Amino acid sequence: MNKNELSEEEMRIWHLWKGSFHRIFGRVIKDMSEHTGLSEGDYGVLDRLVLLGDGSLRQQELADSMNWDKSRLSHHLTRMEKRGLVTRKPLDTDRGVLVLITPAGRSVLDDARPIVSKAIREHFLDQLTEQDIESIAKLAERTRTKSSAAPLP
Amino acid sequence: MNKNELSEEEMRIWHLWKGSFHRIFGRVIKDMSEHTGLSEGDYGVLDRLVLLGDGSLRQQELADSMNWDKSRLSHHLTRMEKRGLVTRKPLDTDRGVLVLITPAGRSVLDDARPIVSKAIREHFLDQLTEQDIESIAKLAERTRTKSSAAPLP
DNA sequence: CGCGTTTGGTTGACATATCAACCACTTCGG
DNA sequence: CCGAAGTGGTTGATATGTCAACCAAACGCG
Repeated sequence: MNKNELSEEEMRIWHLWKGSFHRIFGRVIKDMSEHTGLSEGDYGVLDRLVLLGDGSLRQQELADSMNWDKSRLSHHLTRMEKRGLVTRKPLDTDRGVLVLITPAGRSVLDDARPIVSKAIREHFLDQLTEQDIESIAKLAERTRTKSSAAPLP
Repeated sequence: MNKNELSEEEMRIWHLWKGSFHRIFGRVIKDMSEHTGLSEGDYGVLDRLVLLGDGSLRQQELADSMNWDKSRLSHHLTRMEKRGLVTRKPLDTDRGVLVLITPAGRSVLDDARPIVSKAIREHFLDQLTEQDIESIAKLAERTRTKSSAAPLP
């Protein structure tokens, strides 16, 4: 018998977990995008520009804070720039680029915030027990970094 | 004060949950795709063809079982067909289409199974406590269907 | 100096996801 | 029989994600 095979019960947990995430997350994103036209990525960018940089961030910092690679962010910003949500400005101090939220971007973000909050509360937070919250926090902690306990050399 | 605004703590839980999912899920998919060249969708299709239909399923049933719309599946099958993983055959009984796994597809699936199982165990199951499992199951149950308690007419 | 490496970004190609339009055929209510 | 609505799929356009290649400036050091 293969020690790697998953039992019915193990597969069930995996699928329940995956399914719950997609359902809940999908509902939140759908509520937001239907009301504001923003995608998840759009919201993440605008939100961080304001919260982390008071309206602007250097591109690499933004990428790091989103866990996106530079290519993905570059493509995404190109699209957002085309829609007038952000602008890019080369820095003279160094060879970086500063990403700035536009007034239009700020306005859309302000519209989106309460909708996102409401959606997260409704579809996610309101469904959680105290025990769920504890589980979520601890699982996040346990999986934060690759827990590859390297054996001694 | 806006009753909808999320507290620091509430946002933290949301981000922890989202982050854990992406980390864990990403690790599983990465392990699989690096070793077998299959995407998540590819695996889902092949897996269901074998488990649910002993090698073939009608396209609509496959779509339903994956929670995909017909368009998404149609595009995906076109790509998989091009790679020789599946074939499509029109039914004569009715206007549907039968999707069949090819020998090549079956072989790739057989290679993938132990890798996927190992990855799910390592990155997910081994990180769970009994309490986590209970939480996951109950949250899935609570969010299964849109809990929109329709008022009496 | 002078060459290799790193840093910060862009670009093109291709895979995947979503949406709406289309199509052929069936079903059903007059 | 007619026409409206449904079924099972395809298609094209566009958005998003990933990967590798490229580029120019900055740095590290012999």
